[in-house]
Amino acid sequence: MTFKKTAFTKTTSAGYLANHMARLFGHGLHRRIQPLGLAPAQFMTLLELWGEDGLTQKQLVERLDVEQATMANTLRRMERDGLITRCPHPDDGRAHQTWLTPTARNLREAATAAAQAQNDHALSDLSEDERGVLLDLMRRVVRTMKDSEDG
Amino acid sequence: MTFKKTAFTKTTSAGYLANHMARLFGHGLHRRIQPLGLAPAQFMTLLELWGEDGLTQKQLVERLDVEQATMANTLRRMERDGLITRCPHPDDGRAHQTWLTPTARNLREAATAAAQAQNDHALSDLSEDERGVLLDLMRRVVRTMKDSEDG
DNA sequence: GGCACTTGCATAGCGCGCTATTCTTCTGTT
DNA sequence: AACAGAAGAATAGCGCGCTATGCAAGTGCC
Repeated sequence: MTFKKTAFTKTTSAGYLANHMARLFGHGLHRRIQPLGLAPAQFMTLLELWGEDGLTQKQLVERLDVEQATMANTLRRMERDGLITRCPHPDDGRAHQTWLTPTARNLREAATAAAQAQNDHALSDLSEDERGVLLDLMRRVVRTMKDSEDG
Repeated sequence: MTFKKTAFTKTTSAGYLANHMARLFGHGLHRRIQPLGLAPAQFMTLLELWGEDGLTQKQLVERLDVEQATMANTLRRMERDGLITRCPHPDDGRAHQTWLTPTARNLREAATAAAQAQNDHALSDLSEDERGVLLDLMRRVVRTMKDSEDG
């Protein structure tokens, strides 16, 4: 006796839902931080630099888990927009240190508040417990995929 | 007496995790379907057309919840790659119907198997119950954000 | 019938992810 | 000291999101 395979449908596909959810998150965040002159990837990068200024591109790449070329382009836009300045690394002639401008430093509160508002809104239909569960499950899914990246 | 606000950190931000998870999903899917000559957005579009052929661009836009311009570009690439053909709609001179080529029709099994494999892998650390919970929570988050889009 | 409005689609331009390539600057081995 | 390989970064080129426009074909109202 054989079983009919469940059809592959977008509403039961974790990948499809993840993509859809991330697009909606991104769109909402974009709407909220655009008035501050920020784009989503710039905000993510600032999040690291607010925590520790003067990082190299390599360090940012590792912390945000994006490709080097992606970060290079994001940093170029951020430099263009007056959010960062870059200067040669004192110990390594190949590397550059990334420093926040006063403008970028001053955006911290408003930008994190905007991001928090977006998260709160998105999760507003979930109980406190459910939010914890969702974060935990997402972290585990991320870890699973990351662990298998090149192994 | 005041409470110290919990700092905004990427590991506790649903939006950040959603973005990271979606990127990993997308990358994994891309790797698996690239040998078939497909890109992720093309696969999503095919998923609809495999279910019902001859849809208009407008219908695809509604079903996949992307902007019209995004779909227009995706369809252009799919036509270029020989996955679809388009012909004028019989009842509406503005619209076009989107028809699968035999090539695209034949890709259904292999492509859905690849997507299923990616999902299974990503969720391999989760119990059956947990997978259900994750899907349910993601659907509710999606719904919350979608409901507030222009209200 | 004619004119305003709407609607389906295409295009331009941008952000941001990716791979692949190239350049420069270390670093380690001999 | 020299040279091979590794490592940091920039660039080209593409997929795929988005907004903003523009155009042609339907629709409705007078």
